[in-house]
Amino acid sequence: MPEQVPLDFLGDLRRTHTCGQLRLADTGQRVILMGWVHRRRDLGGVIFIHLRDREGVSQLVFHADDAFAEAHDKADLLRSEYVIAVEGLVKVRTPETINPNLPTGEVEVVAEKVWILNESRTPPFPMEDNVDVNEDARLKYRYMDLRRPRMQKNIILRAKISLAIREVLDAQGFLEIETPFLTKSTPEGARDFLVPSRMYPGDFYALPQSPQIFKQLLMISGFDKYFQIVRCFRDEDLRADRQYEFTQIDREMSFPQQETIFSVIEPLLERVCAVAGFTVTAPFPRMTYKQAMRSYGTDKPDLRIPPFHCVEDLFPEDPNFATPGLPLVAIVIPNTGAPTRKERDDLKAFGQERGLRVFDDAKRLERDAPEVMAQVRARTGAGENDLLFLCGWLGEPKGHRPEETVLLAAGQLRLFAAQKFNDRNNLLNPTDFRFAWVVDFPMFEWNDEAERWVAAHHPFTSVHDEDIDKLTTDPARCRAKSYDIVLNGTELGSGSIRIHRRDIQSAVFQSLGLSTEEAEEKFGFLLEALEYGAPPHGGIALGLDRIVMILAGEKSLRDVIPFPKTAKGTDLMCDAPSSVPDKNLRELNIQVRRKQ
RNA sequence: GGGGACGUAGCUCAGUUGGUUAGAGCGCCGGCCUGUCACGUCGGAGGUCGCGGGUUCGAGCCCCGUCGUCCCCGCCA
Repeated sequence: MPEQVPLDFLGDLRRTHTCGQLRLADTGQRVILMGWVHRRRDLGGVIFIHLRDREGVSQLVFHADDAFAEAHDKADLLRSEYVIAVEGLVKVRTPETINPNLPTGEVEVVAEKVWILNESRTPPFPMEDNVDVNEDARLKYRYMDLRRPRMQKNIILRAKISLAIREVLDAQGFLEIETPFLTKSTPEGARDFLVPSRMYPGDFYALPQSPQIFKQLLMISGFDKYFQIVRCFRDEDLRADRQYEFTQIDREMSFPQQETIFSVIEPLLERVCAVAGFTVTAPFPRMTYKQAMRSYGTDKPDLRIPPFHCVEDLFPEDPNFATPGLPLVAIVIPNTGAPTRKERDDLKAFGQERGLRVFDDAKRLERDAPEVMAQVRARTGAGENDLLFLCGWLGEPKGHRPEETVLLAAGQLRLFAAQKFNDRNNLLNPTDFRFAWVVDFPMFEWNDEAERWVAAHHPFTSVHDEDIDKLTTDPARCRAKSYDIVLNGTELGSGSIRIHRRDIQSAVFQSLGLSTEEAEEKFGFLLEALEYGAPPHGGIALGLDRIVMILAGEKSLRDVIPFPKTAKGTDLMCDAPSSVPDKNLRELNIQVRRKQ
């Protein structure tokens, strides 16, 4: 930077307009703008400055030969990202100097006086969007990255969505109520972030994985309709769509049916999409977990891709295609044209890695068994230009729900195939928003590590009325009153009708393998609260970050969170986590065992 | 915990079979320029090739280790 830049004080100076505001109608006005020097074009006798704030860019002109030569001399010192204030008159540009790329491009500000409020080091990377900067540089200088148009747009969209959510829920009579961040560690589910207690040596608070129990207690307290836009914490490995801390739109209400919950969320999502400039129309399709598995091989179906079809009944007792009793799946990807040899080999290899035998040669199948394949085509609706292939399980049945193991593998293959041919048919168009409700999830999932059934959703979820006797007799087939809202293959949120009776809650704890003593120690306060007139209640929590990510067209949560962590959980800007002085550890009665 | 990709100037990248003084564009610094808007033009500075070790007459390039970033699996009630 040039040496000896004299800096000015802000004093009583007041900004009259933002940099994105000035139009033809403002011609002749005396204005004061403040912002960052986006670009400087020094032509000798005249200097042009593009001044930027979050509202936009305005062009300033400094002439050397007018009455304001002093301002021109000062503009000579300006460099990228200097912070300045400027006073001048709005002037119409001559037709040949209009900039059609700027909303303010029909006018410019003829500068009469300029204040240099702060200088800036040369930015570590360009402020334009057209350069893809490495993410570690962006994260180290996050405050600079956030100045760039892409991040400005995303963070502004996020704020608008948050506001719209509050408006929609307020209009429906929901109250925003805060719940504690320092709370009690829960034994099931994700790993907790722990906070040592200074007052009680050896004891820990936990940061909430969700405000689940507190919002249920608020229902018992009579707050009827609750919501909160709230940070939640989970100490599990991060991904492009998972951060340690993330924001939930948490909702709970008393006396609901499942459809009551949906009828609040659907208009909310319609409004949120509208804020982002997209139209979606409720009601969204509903399907059971079982249907989702049989048609998509996943509990978060991407409805932009057509469902697959189980066709084992058309190949009766033919062990060449699939182990008897397990599904044989016909997958169709529309408008692919003929696949290349390599594409077919890739599909085969992908399936094989997951235990599937892939029958990729539809022509050969049709030659060998024309009648059967005609039926397959009829069932799947596969046309001439579509990719059609079969896949089946040839090994021993695997897992506690073997048919599900096969369907899950087929579901992954279906997604893989869709992605592979996306450049031909643009099936996965990111602005084609297809919501779906998935309902009637299983109550339990088998956990290999713990060697027992664990709650698929969480242990406060109601059992389906008809399945209540299966709680102990047939946990694998026990359905829950729980539901997910899914968008284009991403789980946006999940919820359930909760247990509001103590006897049922105790029974569920029991089938999860919690002894009466353990249940009492971990959840005694909840069990007790259920004895004081707990109303039937239920709710849902939506991932705000994921919603903003999809609507902003981003592929990573980090691009819609102002200050995110890296995939290894570090903060490159402030260098967290970091060690703390021994004094602090002593105060907390903590001794650290260092890795060798 | 496992698998994969990457790391060269401030940024984005190139760098041939291991061979002279490691290059380009943008940015940065200085000069010139009165209608530019990715201004133009002339000149200049800028490198521990992530780090450590090894092989070699010689390493940005090969080998081993390590650190960092990204993606995926496990995990995420």
